[in-house]
Amino acid sequence: MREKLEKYFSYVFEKELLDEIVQVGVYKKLRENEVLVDLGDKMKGIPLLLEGAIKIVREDKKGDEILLYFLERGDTCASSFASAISNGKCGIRAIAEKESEIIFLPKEKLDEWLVKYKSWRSFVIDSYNIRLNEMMETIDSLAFMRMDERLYKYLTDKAQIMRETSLNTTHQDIAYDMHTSRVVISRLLKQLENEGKIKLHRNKIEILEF
Amino acid sequence: MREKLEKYFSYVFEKELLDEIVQVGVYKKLRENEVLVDLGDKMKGIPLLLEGAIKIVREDKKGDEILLYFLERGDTCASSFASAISNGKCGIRAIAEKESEIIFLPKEKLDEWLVKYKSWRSFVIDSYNIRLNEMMETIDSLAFMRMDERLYKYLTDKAQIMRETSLNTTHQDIAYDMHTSRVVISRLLKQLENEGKIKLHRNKIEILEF
DNA sequence: TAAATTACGTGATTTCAATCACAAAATAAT
DNA sequence: ATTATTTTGTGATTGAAATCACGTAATTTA
Repeated sequence: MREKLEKYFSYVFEKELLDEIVQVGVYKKLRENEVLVDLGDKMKGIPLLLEGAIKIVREDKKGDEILLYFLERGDTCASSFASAISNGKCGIRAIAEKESEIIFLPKEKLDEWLVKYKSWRSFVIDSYNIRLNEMMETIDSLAFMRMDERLYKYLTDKAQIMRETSLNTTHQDIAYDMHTSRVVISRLLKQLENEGKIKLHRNKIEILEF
Repeated sequence: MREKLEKYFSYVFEKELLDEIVQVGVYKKLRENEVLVDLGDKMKGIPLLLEGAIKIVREDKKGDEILLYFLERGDTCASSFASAISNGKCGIRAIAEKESEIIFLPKEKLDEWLVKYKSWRSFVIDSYNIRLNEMMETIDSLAFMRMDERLYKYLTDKAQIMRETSLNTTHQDIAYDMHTSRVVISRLLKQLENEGKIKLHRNKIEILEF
């Protein structure tokens, strides 16, 4: 745990803070598709992502869902932070897109560290900002882009997060993330293939052009 | 300034912090439609909203815009906070929807107060959370709702923020905020009027049902 | 290996919103 | 008061996406 922590956080956190994290943090391995946070959960702390990729999804009453953004190593879940500190509920669901490793930090320390460590304050503020910006990008996509553009952005973004040029996914899964129907996705994927940007296989999409 | 500050923030901030705010804060009155923050601005501090209503808008390269959310008294602009602390640019525009009063807090104090005042930490974290939740609501609207539902939500939300049951606005203005065309808005407004939810006048919309 | 399930392909139709085109009413400017 | 501008109303058309309805291919399961 210490190694991984050093690897991605030694330039982010002060030595003393790293020590504290090692002491109180709980290491956890997530298997693919494991649900880390679910709608309405009360958070007992927040996760630091050491390795892997986590999908953050919003769901409404009717069960419709839409992808908000992905987290990658070095990230934390800003929604959890608020929820943890205020004892409120979390309005999102977090699912591991692939096997991932996290350190779970207990909420009792979160406020204490804000006082003690400048690096922690920066990290928290930065995290919020990154997340606000991601949300704005999502809003941009929904408000300004056509479905084919959104789809291509989805594919390239996800490939980047997953650090792969091929995605193992079905058309239906993409449709869920983008809140549209499988038929629409299938057609647009075929169109992207005809444009030479991707190559389609069963359960797999190769991205040829970024 | 002290009075207004006490009125909305005496239960939020400690006495010592209120004193500091009075010392370093710069009071400013905004006239209707005044631009408080523009795209790409570097923030030298953050605004506390004492009175009035401020619209936060996102704009893309092509000049298309969409409303993100409204701020009301007691609120602050979370986007500015990050931008101020990190010296980064602000991706939004803030416009006074009506005459408003703010206190501008210089960025030098923001981090210092995080260490000194528990109430400041809570306020900042809460602000971020409220904003994240507002953004999620905006995403919900865009992803899950039809235009007529979005429009009705827009009208009732705005009426609430403005503390009026009538809105002084044109169909075109609404169209800009919702990133659609005037024709679409006119038709849907007429439809809402036929349903008895609103009453239309020139430059004015009465909301009959909340 | 046969049957069931899952994933993908594609035509046809419908719906919601965007766009075009124009007219009428209200208000502001000269 | 006449003209110009702004705001609103509405028919007709187009376009993107959603939905319906199948068919086929690849995999799994029995």
